[in-house]
Amino acid sequence: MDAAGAARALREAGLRVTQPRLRVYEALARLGGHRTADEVADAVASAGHHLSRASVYNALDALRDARLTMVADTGPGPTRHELARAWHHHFVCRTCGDVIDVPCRADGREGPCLHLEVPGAVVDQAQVVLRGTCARCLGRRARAAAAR
Amino acid sequence: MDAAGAARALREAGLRVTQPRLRVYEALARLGGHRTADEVADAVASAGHHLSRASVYNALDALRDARLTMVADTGPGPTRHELARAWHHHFVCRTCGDVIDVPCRADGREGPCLHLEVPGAVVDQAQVVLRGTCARCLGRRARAAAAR
DNA sequence: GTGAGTGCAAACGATTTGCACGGTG
DNA sequence: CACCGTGCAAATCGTTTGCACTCAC
Repeated sequence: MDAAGAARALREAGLRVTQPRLRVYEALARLGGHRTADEVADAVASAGHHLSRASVYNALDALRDARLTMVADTGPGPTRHELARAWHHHFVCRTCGDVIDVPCRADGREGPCLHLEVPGAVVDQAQVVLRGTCARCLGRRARAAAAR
Repeated sequence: MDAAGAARALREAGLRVTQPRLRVYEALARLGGHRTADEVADAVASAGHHLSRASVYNALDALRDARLTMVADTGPGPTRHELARAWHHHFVCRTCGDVIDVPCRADGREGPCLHLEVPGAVVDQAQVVLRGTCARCLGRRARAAAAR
């Protein structure tokens, strides 16, 4: 993601193109995955730029409102942001906290896999969070048990 | 929920029976629904008892670990606790913040409605959070629009 | 030029922690 | 009677806010 591409994306989303937004967007694109505000701030800082904490939050909010990014509902702890992309769920490892994408597929094809209705209400979003132990932590635990 | 029943529930769950845990458990049972730590603390206080904030959190953690209660993953804001019961999802109103239970039914019967696998990992829980606007807020909005 | 966006620091809400004390099993 | 659990206050973490300044449009 070059700067020009980021600027175009922001403009097309109807956002004013400012340095903080560009830097935050680029950082998210470069890092990939699900990132906390702090991780984004660090990435921007290590790229040689400075951003106040408030501006990082501001930019992340603006990007989210413009649907350029989404927040991953990963429970307690810092909010995690990611670039908008095909719908998917999240698996959160209870041991290491890692967040892993889980494709959303129902009836064998990708797409909204839940069709829950709430009487009288309008549902505009459904998030699924899976919790458990990831492969890496399972292996580590097995190795620790074997060594004992 | 009388005190004796609460004490029995705690003992059966393998927990030491202490005043804070009893009070918190009773408060959750009396209040019903999805409650924040503060709501629980207030309920205990208005029942004429005193509990330090830390003890409320401690008791809620102990109850959760013992599976007597569950936390409703309702996104940002205070964590909400409820007595353990049949599996269900949660609808969170974006306008008023209310949390509404949504029965979990798949294939026409109640039960886990998702069967998502994460390669190599063990999934022990799947939470679904729906977001949108509740019936009450929809009505209020419609009325406001009509009055304009 | 004008208003949206920024930076800073301080406020904030929710939760956690350290440590001495008290009650449970 | 040993230890888990409690109470208190202060610390911490993530996020928001107030206000003066600046920059994109």
